[in-house]
Amino acid sequence: MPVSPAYRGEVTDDSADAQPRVPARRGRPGYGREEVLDVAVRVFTEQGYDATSIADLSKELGLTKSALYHHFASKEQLLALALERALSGLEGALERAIEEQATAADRLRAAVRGAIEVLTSQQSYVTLLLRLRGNSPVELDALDRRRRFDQRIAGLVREAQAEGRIRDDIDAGTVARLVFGMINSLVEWYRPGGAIDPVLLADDVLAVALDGLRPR
Amino acid sequence: MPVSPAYRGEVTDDSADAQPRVPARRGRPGYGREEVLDVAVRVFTEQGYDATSIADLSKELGLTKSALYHHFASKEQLLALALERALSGLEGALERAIEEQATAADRLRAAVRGAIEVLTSQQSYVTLLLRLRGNSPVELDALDRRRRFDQRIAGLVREAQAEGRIRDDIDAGTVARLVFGMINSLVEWYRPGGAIDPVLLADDVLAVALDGLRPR
DNA sequence: GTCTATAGAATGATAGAC
DNA sequence: GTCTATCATTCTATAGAC
Repeated sequence: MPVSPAYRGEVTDDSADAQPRVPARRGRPGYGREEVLDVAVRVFTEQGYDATSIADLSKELGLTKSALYHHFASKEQLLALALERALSGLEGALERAIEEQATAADRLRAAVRGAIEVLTSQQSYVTLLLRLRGNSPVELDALDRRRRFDQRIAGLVREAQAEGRIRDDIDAGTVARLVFGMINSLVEWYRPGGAIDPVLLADDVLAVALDGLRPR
Repeated sequence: MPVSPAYRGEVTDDSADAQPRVPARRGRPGYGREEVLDVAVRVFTEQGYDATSIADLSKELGLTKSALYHHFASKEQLLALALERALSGLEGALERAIEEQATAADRLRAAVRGAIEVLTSQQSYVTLLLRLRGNSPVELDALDRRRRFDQRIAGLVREAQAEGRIRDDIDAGTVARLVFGMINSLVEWYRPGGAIDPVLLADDVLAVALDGLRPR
């Protein structure tokens, strides 16, 4: 079912003297780039990128196909923008973790929490990233950037092993892949607004990864 | 690049008096249902099911499209057969685990090992199953069957918690999803014939899941 | 009048059915 | 191999808010 576009003129602020959060938009009201991208990414993750046609998106938005092309140059550009958002979110969380923590083990822990935060708050975008098959240059680029992210995580694991705060009888790359495999699998079943709090979920993930399932 | 079809007549056995492993096939030599399915599943997992056309498959096999339709009624039937194989493999491993082990904790451990064994030996088939989006009745059926499998695993976790052999401060469903999320993520990077032995890999997975990453 | 969002019709390419 | 539906995309023109 089509979603009604939000008219920018209706966006108001509670405080009387506040500046508008978004600069007033002139011209005919309707969807903006942001809203179209959000819907597109949601449909992409529901049906798959390849299986989704521009016609599908226009039906979902209640627009014609040509109206969509006013917002985006191509279907592939929609994908590229979505992947950029997912990757910059994850990379940003990793950089904050490195900045704010002193030891590799603490950085790793913070990186896990950060990744789960990004994954739960931008679920559709991250899901899209995780399902890439590398069928186009855009996808290959994103996959490569993701590979570099994974390598930075593996580096953290290696340092934490050297610190003696992570067991070193398992290869660092394997540890990184297993832990992030567990994290990434959250996109398959976590539902925003559901019963599960993202922070408590991160607690559970860290509990399993660090302490294991054996009873205390 | 096309793969040469194996002529059944060339399949021999080392021992002189052995029965042929496969009954001799009459008629024009060429691909059998099995070989076509194998190639199709590999291409599906490489490019994605939706992104793969029948023309892609025929190019890969060096056959015409009509020759392919001699082996299969539809693209969807190829998918259905592949999913059946993946699901029966996983279900079989679970049933063996339940049969051969006495306690829930041991059954769970054996189920983890069995799932990893199936995943590594039938990687393409399991990968296809894990990437389903539910876009057709065939996919919905498979997703439902997979959901029942997951519920049986969660049941094992619950029993193992009741036995006191698995920590019970984390919800059983969550534990099952996290552990199998970790296992399923293996399809993303495990490569058959590579440096990593599947049995040792299962050791690592169980080590992380049961004992965690903290040093001994 | 200016700016933005949207429509409608048409094109070339390709995939899947038969 | 042929046929037809569907796909992504483009062009030109209009509608509505300031």
